Amino acid sequence: MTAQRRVVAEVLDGEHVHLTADEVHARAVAKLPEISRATVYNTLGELVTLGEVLEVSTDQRAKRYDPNAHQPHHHLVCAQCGAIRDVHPVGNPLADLPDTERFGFTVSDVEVTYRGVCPNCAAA
Amino acid sequence: MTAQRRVVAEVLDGEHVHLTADEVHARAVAKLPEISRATVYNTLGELVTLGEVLEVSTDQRAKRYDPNAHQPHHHLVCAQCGAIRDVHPVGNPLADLPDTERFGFTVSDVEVTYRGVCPNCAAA
DNA sequence: ATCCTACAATAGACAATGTCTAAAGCAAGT
DNA sequence: ACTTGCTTTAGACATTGTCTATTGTAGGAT
Repeated sequence: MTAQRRVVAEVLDGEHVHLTADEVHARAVAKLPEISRATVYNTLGELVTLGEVLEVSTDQRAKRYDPNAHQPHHHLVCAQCGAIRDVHPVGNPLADLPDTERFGFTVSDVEVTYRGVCPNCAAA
Repeated sequence: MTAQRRVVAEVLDGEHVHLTADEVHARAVAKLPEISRATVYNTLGELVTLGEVLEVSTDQRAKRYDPNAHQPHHHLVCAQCGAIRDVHPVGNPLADLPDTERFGFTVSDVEVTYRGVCPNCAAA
């Protein structure tokens, strides 16, 4: 655990939003000006491997990082502004995939992304 | 409808797999050597706007294009090799998102991505 | 038939995001 | 203090996607 990694962890833990790697870097630089981009990418990768943070890819170009890794949840994305909310649908979509639709895969995970328009964008 | 657009449409229609833009370009060049990358991107964008083709973003870097736009379906992705299969789960996940979990969004669409390991990768 | 206009295609520059490498820094053990 | 090995750094590089200026082309007007 180095100063750099602590800063990255703090950034993610501090704001429970879904930041891009670049946004994480920008906030990390504010706390530790000499931190490099490569370190932020490396640390994010390690956190993902450790299961402390989730990678979320909506259809934007950049991946986003979700610090809420310990509670299963899905995402609701605004098609216009790209805002992301965590949501908790009922039911278990894994159970909705019949064996005949698994094609021999060992299915371990499911990711559900709802798309719509957020209240802000609807008002505008 | 120009020769270039026809070629792009043929490439997508010919193989019912999920190609990246670059793969589409490579196959289009094989049929029409002077086609440019920009034209492929433009045409893919138009096809998406027209609703003839779907954009699929798994967690890879590149978006993939799915010619099977007219039958609702979801995707099963191999975490190791990135292979994608179309699947048809039972049930309607849109109905599984209670009003209290919609946060004022107008939810119009849902995308389900199952992740696992395909038989090929499991054998290796 | 020729010209004009509008749209399409092209090549290549540019931008955004992510990955890799070589060098320097730093910490722990000897 | 020296060595060893891991971490960080800066920046080059790679990939994917977008934009722009130019050229090509098709169809109607003269």
